[in-house]
Amino acid sequence: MVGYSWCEEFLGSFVMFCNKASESKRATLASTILVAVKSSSSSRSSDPCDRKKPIPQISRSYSGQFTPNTQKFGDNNLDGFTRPMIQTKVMTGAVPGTRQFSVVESVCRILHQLKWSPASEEALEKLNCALDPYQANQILKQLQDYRVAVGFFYWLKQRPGFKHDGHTYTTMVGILGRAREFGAINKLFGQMITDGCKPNIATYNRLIHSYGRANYLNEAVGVFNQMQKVRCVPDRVTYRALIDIHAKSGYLDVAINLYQRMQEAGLSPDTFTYSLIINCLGKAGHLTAAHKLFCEMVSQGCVPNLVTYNIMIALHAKARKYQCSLQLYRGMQSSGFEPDKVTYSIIMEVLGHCGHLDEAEAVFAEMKRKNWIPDEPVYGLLVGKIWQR
DNA sequence: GTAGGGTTAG
Repeated sequence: MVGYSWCEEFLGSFVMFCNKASESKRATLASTILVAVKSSSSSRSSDPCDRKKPIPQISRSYSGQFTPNTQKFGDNNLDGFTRPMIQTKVMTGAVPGTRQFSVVESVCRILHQLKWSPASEEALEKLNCALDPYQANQILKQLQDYRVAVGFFYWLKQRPGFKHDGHTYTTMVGILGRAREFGAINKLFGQMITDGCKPNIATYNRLIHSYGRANYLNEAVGVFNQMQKVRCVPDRVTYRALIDIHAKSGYLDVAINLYQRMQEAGLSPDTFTYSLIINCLGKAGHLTAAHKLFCEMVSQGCVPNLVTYNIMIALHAKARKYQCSLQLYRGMQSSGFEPDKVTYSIIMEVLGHCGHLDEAEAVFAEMKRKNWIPDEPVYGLLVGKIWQR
């Protein structure tokens, strides 16, 4: 039985939450509550945990269709190219009473203030200093805006006496990958080779990660195959990226197969990879195997982290092994891990299913005491629980 | 001397 005081407190927090929320958030929240109310009033067994998601179809062929971005570097709206000259004071050297800026700092300040523009190009020319690829890479790494990075990279490329190396090319591949500029990546990759810089494992991993994050699974696998053709041996990062993107796309069998290949290659999994595969096995319905792998991980001296525990708790909760979830929850705490919002959310649901609403109340209070702000789904869940009383 | 990655819930 849920105490009245808890309901009152919860509703108080709920009203406060609603007052703080924006109109759109309130609308979303209203629909969340409606769903919770509808589901609890229509059937008592229709809690979120009971709702079965369709099993991912794991044998289908890849559907990623890659259309290269044909945008050219010269006309991709590089900031300021079409604007009048910006008259901004740029600090590029010694100022009385202050320390001398390094070349890297000076260039970064120019690019930060002027982005890529005729003004920044002029300021860079005025600096009149020779940059080496190491410094160029230090600068590139600090550029958040890919358009600035592209402008600076190609400005460097045409500078007499300057030559990009594998590091600067790889950094640039990463920057373009984050921006999902695949047409530009292809162009750059070709230039890297004609420039005599051999792509290495870091370059290939960046490509795989970029394609994977954009859901271009075929292209990511293509890079994986290509790198092996040129005898670049995949490492942990390669396998981890491929396992992750396949698991996320529902190709659980491919992910598990990659894990086996990784082991065959003599690469031992780390906490991150174990977590990915444990989740994969559990989602594919192999909970015993997932649990076994969790035990193996511990026995191998690989320490589970909070996410590993959250995965294990959630997998057992989904399989309705609520006591196992609670046992893992306690084990996690005795191992010194503080639950986070994800843990609390799962555990409240588990306790709700077990009928321990007083304990769910205590967890809710603890969650708030530890400054975790309950979000819409958590409120939706609790509204559903109250409605069921 | 530099370069690569990120997992979990509803």
